[in-house]
Amino acid sequence: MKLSKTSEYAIRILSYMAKENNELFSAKQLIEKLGVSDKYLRKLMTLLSKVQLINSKQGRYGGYCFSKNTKDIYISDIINAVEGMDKYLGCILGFDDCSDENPCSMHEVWVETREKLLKTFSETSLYEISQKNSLKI
Amino acid sequence: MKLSKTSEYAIRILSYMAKENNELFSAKQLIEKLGVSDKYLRKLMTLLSKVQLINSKQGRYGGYCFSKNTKDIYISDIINAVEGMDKYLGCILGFDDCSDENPCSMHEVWVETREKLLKTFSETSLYEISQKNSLKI
DNA sequence: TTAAAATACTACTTAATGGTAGTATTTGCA
DNA sequence: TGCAAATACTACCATTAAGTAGTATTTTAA
Ligand code: SF4
Ligand code: SF4
Repeated sequence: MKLSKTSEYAIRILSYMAKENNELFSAKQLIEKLGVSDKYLRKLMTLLSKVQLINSKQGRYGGYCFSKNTKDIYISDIINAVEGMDKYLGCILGFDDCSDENPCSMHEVWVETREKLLKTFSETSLYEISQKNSLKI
Repeated sequence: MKLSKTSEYAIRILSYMAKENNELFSAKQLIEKLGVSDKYLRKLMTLLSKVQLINSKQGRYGGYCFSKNTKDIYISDIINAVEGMDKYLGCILGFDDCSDENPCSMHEVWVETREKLLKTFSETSLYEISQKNSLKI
């Protein structure tokens, strides 16, 4: 399993924010703590604010903050915001016109794993993650 | 979950071969049946023969055949042959220097899913796949 | 021994992702 | 009002993955 860098960064940034639980985060702050370049982080934050996962405020004393409770933000929401989950749920062989009714030889083997993956992403919230007693990020 | 096109193609080609169970397959034959371009398929087949999953024979009446029993070829072998499994087993956040002893906030959530994924890939053989009664490929 | 039919090799092109630079805009306070 | 400190936008550059073209090599049967 491999997410794109873009999704990796988005999850890192938001899970850091959820854990710290500040009122407001500046890009500068986030850049210092997480290993993401200035411009790339800002581009991402703009994306995330466009789908209303976070709010951004320009100007002096501006920055980013969550626009809803972290209990209501799921990993799948984050991935969807920056690149879409669809590509991770398709056929393992790269076809795009099959259904469960007409399975090929790989299908049965793949489906169970995929379900598990989807379940993890769509049921784990940022809040849950931020509650773990961890040492990194 | 998304494999690279390269892995997708490799799995498609080999699972087709396992199902048909011919002595020998020519590139031409495979290209006609599977939607992979001539040159790309040949490049892949050369890769697969270099790691001894298949044998290739040049010259008139040449072609490709399995070099071992399809019961002994696992999905993970195929992925390893063409691009490596490693990238699919790393950290979901893109870090590369963590261990299970010092988990970050995402770790616990991710590990179980990853185990399942790895298990599926490393325990499913081409033979198993070719035995399924399927309609595609 | 030569021609046909197959794979192998080398080098290039295209598309997608990841990353950077520079400028514009917004905001609030001295 | 004007400056400082923040984010937003536009346009470009770099790297990697995917795909293509053309030539070389191998094999064997006529
Ligand atoms: S039936 Fe096979 S080809 Fe179709 S979606 Fe399932 S795994 Fe993919
Ligand atoms: S602890 Fe966190 S950062 Fe480290 S490998 Fe696990 S998920 Fe990745």
